[in-house]
Amino acid sequence: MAYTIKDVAKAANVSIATVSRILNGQTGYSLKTKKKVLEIIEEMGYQPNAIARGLINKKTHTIGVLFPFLSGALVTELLRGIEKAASAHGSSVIVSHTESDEEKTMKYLQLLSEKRVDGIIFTSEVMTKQYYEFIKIMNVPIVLLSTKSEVFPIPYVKVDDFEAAYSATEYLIKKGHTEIGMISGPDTDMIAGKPRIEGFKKALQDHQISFDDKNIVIREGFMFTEGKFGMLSMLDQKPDVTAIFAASDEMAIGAMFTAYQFGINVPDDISIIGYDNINIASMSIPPLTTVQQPFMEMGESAGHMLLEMMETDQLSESRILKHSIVERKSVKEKI
Amino acid sequence: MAYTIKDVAKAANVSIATVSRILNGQTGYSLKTKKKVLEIIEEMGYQPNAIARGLINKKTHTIGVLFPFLSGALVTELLRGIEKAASAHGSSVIVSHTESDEEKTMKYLQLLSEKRVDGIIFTSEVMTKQYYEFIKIMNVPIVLLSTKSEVFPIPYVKVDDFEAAYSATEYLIKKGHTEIGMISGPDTDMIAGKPRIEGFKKALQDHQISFDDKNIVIREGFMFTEGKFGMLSMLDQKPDVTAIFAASDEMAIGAMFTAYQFGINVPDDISIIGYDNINIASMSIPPLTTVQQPFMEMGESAGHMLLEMMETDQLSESRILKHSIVERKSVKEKI
DNA sequence: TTGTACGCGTTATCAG
DNA sequence: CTGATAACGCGTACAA
Repeated sequence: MAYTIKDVAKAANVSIATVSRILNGQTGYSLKTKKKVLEIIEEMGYQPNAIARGLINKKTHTIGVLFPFLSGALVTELLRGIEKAASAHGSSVIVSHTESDEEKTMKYLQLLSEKRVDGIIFTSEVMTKQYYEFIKIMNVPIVLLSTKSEVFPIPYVKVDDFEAAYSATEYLIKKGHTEIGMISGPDTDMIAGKPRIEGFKKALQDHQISFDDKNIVIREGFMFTEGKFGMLSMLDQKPDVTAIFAASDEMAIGAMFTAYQFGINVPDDISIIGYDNINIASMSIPPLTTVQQPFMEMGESAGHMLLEMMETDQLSESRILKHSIVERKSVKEKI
Repeated sequence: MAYTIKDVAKAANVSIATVSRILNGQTGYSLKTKKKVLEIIEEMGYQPNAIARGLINKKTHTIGVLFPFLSGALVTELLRGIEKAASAHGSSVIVSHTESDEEKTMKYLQLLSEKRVDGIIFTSEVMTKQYYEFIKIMNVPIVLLSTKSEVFPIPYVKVDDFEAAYSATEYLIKKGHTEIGMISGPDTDMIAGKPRIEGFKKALQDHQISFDDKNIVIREGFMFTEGKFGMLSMLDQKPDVTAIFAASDEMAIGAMFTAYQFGINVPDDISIIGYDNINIASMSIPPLTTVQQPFMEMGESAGHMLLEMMETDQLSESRILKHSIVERKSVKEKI
């Protein structure tokens, strides 16, 4: 069994109060006793019990993070950023994998609540009333990461999907393309689906390029396979397409895969721009030009924001992080 | 402030002891009081304080996981498995990102120790004496994941890298190849480097294929770029190579990238087999034939093993999980 | 069947 | 400068 502050006190011939004071850098003891106590602590290998501390301080220095899915390069980057921020602040992070399941999410919230985490980061998922009410009762700060809520007053960190999609599309247009298609995720997805579609539409419109159903194929998800089949549909419904905006890098690479199978050269025949800039974007043939989301920074920012809220006990200002276009080899000027 | 067991007791006109008993499914109370207490709990939204519980039970139902790097598909899969196992057991997982830094690792161990985690999973990194001694003093069970120790008695979960590399190489040989190269990670890496090299060598030897320095290029890491440049060296030092075993999928895809640049067709001119089977393996052109490591299962297995050790207080048996070869399109029969 | 009271390891408020 | 001692929220002998 580990030593307690009592053991230290006894061994040092002082009271536990004194030991506690020394441990917490407070004032009120002679240099001599401090030295002695510190020595004893070193000698015994005493470690303060964070659980007991948490009980009395009502601070666990632990934050909970909820991920709907626990796979993909994206998640690790977000997590890395969060962990970095937390760690810099002496806090730990507990990860939860909700699988987008309402029941599981509630179960995890319950668990985090019982563990008395100091705050919660909720990622990539829509915040329901049920979740919100629960967290409100928990009475801990929360920040949304890579998602946002129109109805609840919760600070968020994300990029502007509308703007980013607009940029991507405009990039294609500026390269001289006019026959542009989009391979999209579900338009019912109000976070990563709809806004990107709207950005795409708006860019076309602003540049006097007509838009109709032929310009877009909507898929059920954002994965490689969706991109593969999405490209099939696109080729079918808009044979004259010369440039494509894919709503994720995986989809873009899926599209390139199909293009390859059809003997279509990227970027000579068709240009493709992706979205996310995850690590595989630089590993495809050709390397993928894409819209970068700074996932690590997003995670870090969310972490700091949460820590800040824990201290000030006020809502922080939401942060829109800057996207940017990473030019590689999958887009070519249209002559 | 959240309600305490005291509040519940008062509201229900019983003692906290009774509430506690009901909460913990013990015996010794009438059905009537149980009903009443449960109602009140529901009504008040009372949640037991896991911190206070942990203090008295000396169990936090939390495990700590140490990752040297927090990026790559591999990590998420391992984590997913761990989280799954932990969650099924009502435990939470705290992630730590050590960056392979000794000082940081110790800092995290210290933190986990103070937080009184019930156990530790140590991944993908060599267990040093310093770490081991510390954890021994912590007196919590530990399991190694995707790594092992020759010197310390710690149960581990991994695949047999030697065997897997042997299989991969033999697969190439059985496809009729005799001029086989390997693009390897550092041979100083006793976990993921050396064993794979040895497996490769042994397979050649067992099939009467001579081996010398020309057959292998050793790189500093396992990433895409290493594969890219590794392929360059390989082409240079062994121009007649017809098949290549890469020590990771990322390297394999890097090698394919270089091949592409040189107008070398995979698999028509050169066959390539990877190692890991991370998600990008199925997204390359051509899709990558590779050795699968069941990362998710590995994580899950490690999680269960740890939980088991926490209960039995004994060392569990190490587990070698089965690798397998996933045949896709990057390897072709040599005629 | 139920309640009282002590202890888990700390911190913090008092006295001295 | 230092030391008792009361919390923190809960589990559990021991009594009733």
